[in-house]
Amino acid sequence: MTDQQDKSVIIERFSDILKGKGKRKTPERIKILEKVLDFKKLFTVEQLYQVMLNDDFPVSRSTLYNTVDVLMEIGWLRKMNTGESSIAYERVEQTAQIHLKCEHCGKIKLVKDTSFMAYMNARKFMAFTTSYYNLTVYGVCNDCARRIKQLKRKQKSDKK
Amino acid sequence: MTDQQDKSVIIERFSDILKGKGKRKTPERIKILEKVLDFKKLFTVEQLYQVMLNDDFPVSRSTLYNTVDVLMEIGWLRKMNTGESSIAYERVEQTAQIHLKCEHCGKIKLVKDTSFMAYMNARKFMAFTTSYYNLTVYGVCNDCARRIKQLKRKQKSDKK
DNA sequence: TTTACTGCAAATATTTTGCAATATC
DNA sequence: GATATTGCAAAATATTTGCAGTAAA
Repeated sequence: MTDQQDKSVIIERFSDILKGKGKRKTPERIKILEKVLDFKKLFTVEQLYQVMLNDDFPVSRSTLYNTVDVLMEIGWLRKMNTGESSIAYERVEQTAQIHLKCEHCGKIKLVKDTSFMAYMNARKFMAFTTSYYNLTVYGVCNDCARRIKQLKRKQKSDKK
Repeated sequence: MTDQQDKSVIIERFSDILKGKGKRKTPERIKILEKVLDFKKLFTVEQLYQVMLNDDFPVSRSTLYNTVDVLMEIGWLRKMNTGESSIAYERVEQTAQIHLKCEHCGKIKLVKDTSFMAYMNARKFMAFTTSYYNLTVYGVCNDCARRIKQLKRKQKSDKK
């Protein structure tokens, strides 16, 4: 995913952007960014809070909300939709992917899909200028399908 | 949208389903369903609460959450994602449409799209069985685009 | 030195839960 | 009459806000 070298480049870029916006480069913001880069999928503020704790760098939730807002302002993060009661964030690079959400285990798998991207890039919508899009596909993942099948088989044999 | 005659058919069907599930047909549930049918787009429990109030049929939020759960259980509603802090629900019929969300005014417009449906119906995903999908397109609606343009023009002339 | 940022604590918003009274079946 | 449902009140969860102390520039 994002290796150490990439990270320092990204952090440098982040510092520049902060400076350009008259915002301050604080240890909290840098560390939070690093942790955000580690997430391979959607995450919530609460998850970020735990990750920071586990890395011996506790920050307040206010700071997390603040930094997440900054990252959204500069277009590095987006609010995404999960149907859960807490807001999920996602790195912009990941949003070009298709979200496969299993209705059974709730896990979301990201898949890259150039065919879909090509389809969407060619698409226009009436009276609307597209900046990006999100396709979430709901269904059942194979793991759960297998599990459900086994469960049913077991129930049958239990009846006997 | 859903006219009065359609509604009574739907309510009848709802009554049957409730009976079949050993659930009770209460005035609250029927009225809530009627209001849900009136929503042309996404709605939150809070909006539903207000609508019920305005129609002189106040119900508790508990009842709303309960009924919404029932409607989801029977597959008539789905949780949808808006990136706001409250959960939005949507009628299943509407989910086959594309959501155009304006990042400026936040309004979501639904558009029917048979070409996209055809594309998706033909699509398969590895290790995943699709049951439905949601495409949300983010961007700027023409109303806002116009407003932004005017604002910029105004700012320029103010500078002079 | 200036002032943006952090973190606390409190306010607000949203959702869930327990339970007594009630209404459906 | 049995019990599912309602609505209240309280708990749990999530997000926002105000402000004093702190630290970046």
